[in-house]
Amino acid sequence: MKKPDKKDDILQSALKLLAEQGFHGAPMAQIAERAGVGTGTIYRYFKNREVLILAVHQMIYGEMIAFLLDGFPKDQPLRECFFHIGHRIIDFFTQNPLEFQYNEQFINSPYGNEMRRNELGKTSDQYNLFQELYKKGLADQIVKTVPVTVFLDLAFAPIAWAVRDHHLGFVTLDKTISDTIVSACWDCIKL
Amino acid sequence: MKKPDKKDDILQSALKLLAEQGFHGAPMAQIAERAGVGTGTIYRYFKNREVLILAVHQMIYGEMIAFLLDGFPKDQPLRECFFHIGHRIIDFFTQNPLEFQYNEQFINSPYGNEMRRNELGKTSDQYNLFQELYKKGLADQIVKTVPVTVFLDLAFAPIAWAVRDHHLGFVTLDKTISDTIVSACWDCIKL
Amino acid sequence: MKKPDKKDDILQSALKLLAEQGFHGAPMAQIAERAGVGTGTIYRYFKNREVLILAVHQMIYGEMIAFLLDGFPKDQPLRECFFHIGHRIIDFFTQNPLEFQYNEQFINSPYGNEMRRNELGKTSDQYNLFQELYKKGLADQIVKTVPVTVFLDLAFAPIAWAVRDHHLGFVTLDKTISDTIVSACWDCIKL
Amino acid sequence: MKKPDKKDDILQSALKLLAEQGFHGAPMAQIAERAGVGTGTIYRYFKNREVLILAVHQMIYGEMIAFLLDGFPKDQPLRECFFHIGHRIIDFFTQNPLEFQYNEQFINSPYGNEMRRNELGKTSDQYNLFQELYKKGLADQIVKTVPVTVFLDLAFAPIAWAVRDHHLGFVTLDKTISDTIVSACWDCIKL
DNA sequence: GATGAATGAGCGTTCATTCAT
DNA sequence: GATGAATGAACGCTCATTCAT
Repeated sequence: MKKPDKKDDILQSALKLLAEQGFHGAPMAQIAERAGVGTGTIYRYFKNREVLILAVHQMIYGEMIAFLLDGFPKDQPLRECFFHIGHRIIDFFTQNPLEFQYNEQFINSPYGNEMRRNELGKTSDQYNLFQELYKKGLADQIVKTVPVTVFLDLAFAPIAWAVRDHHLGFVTLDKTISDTIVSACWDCIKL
Repeated sequence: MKKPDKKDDILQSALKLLAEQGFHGAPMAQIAERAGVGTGTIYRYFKNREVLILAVHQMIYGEMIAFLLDGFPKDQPLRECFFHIGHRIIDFFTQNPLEFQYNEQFINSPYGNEMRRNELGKTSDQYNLFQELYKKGLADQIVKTVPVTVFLDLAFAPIAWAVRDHHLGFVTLDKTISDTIVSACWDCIKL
Repeated sequence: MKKPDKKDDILQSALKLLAEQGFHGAPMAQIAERAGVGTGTIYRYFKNREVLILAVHQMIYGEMIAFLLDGFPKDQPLRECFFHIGHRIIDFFTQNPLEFQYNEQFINSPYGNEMRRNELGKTSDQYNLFQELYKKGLADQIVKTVPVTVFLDLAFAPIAWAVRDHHLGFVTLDKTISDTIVSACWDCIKL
Repeated sequence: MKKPDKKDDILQSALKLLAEQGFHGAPMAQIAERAGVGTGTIYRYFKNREVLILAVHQMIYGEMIAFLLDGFPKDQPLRECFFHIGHRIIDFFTQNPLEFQYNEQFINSPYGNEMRRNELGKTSDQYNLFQELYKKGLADQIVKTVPVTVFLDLAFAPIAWAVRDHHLGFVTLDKTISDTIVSACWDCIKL
């Protein structure tokens, strides 16, 4: 019983090569080769390059959300929840350099911008997690009163930047410094 | 009295097209056309595409630094200085969408990473401004004790993200909300 | 029953166009067109222009060696062997103008020089034929004592030049004149 | 009294750069620069690139003929004359590597072929020297009876090839080996 | 369904030549 | 006369996509 799962092979190959060589450095043929499939096969599963790139992003995002939710202190105070999320984000992207690199590129690509724009009104599942935090904070009157989007900027931008510095070798995000950063982000959003 | 100043025309054209279409989306020929010069002319002023891209960045950075320094409250307390910088960053990139988009892409490109790496040790004029803030803060013991790089992440990442949201139409950075954001960033770095 | 054999079509097209228009006169696109294939197809079979040029040379050289060895009077005296070779060279390049023109250019190109340099020490099949003649001549003490390379100059340079004159229309290499030339070359190398 | 002699500067620059970098490796701008003149200036003296290349060739050829005629044993027997010419050719091209390299390329270029074809009927001054030798030899019945063009092939091809081997480092043309070669060429043409 | 050979539009870059100064 | 900035056609090469098998 062969379970080729070619689609997944392709996604993994694309993740690795696009992360390592940049969105413009990995030809479809190379992605196919590393996935162990024919070039044309990619097009059975993904309409074109753009769709593949988006699919890889979705995959990463799904993994990340799952990782964030793992052990989520649902019924604890907001502060606990936020610290959990903050640390999990750091852990996830620290432990998964490919995913991090891919995401960095994605966010600042035309694909990323378009996607964000599309998501504007929607309430994607993923987004919900973060919105939840926000609503809870507002309700309990323990976070600053700002638009959600700004709330998320205050809460997670420093974390994202710090992870990037970590991968660039400018700093090492050990437990201590991670604590400081997440804690600072909390200062940033709390009233 | 036309003074063509082709070099500048090229820089402006490159800024616009690279910002709008991405670093990989604007062919040299198109940049030349929009600048009103022949394709080959670009290569009189810039050795190749990479050099042009770096030159546009330098131009933007120069403009930005000048803008940040304008009215800088040199002898005021750190808090004043930080608020000045924060607001001026928001103003600059809010008023100059092309510059903002260009910069976003640049920072997350191999060019940007390399440049940051080079600047870490050096004392480039631009970097000095930020390092100055950091040192002063440390000396006066009014900011958290973290590596410079992390200090900068805490101080400016939310601002950068907020500006991006502004350009994406997710929020409008008016005076009030800008105040809140810069103020939150201050909470983030202060002890 | 067409058997396209595109690789061979490309080699033939390259031979013709490069011979006629010079190594710098025939664009890849033109070579492709005449071969009846797309431009990119060339690069499936040959990594780049240089490799294609070398491959055409190899093809010619292979054909020539086969032609020279055909009917080679192996066990006859050196004189017979030399006359056979001399006449076959004239015949081959007289009957194959494209091959001749190509070879002329190749020998005097960086490619040709490099190749000769590489072959000097080695014992490539092709070179062996000529070295054999030389060694035999030395052993039997019937040729002048000179370095191999000079031996080959004395033996074949006039033949090569005469063939060139033939193609330029300065002379017609019929049987009689060919005899005279090969014979003169023999005078040139014999003791 | 400035004597710019720009034309000569350009010829020298072209000789050097075209010889060293190949006919396709030296842009007009570079030739101009090395000659110390403006790019456009070349076109005052030479209609276009092809004309310049031909002019350099003429210059070399003139120098060579002068060198060959220097000390020419006019009234000596043919053998003396031939040996003089043979050795002078070797000396000239051995001592003037740039001229040699240029000539090698020129002969095997479209320019060279075209030129030879044009000269076919004419009796250029240069050609006369060699024709003279030939006629004298025929008259005295001491050389083989072959067309002039073949006579020249027999007489000088090995010398030319040997000089090339010298520059390629395959052999060193000292007095002894030069004697052997010229002597062998004499064997080649003499009855 | 899976393949990979074939395609050709498109890119960055070069350089012979022109012409306004 | 001399200049060199400007040009744009042309090149070698890549790679997303297609389609016959």
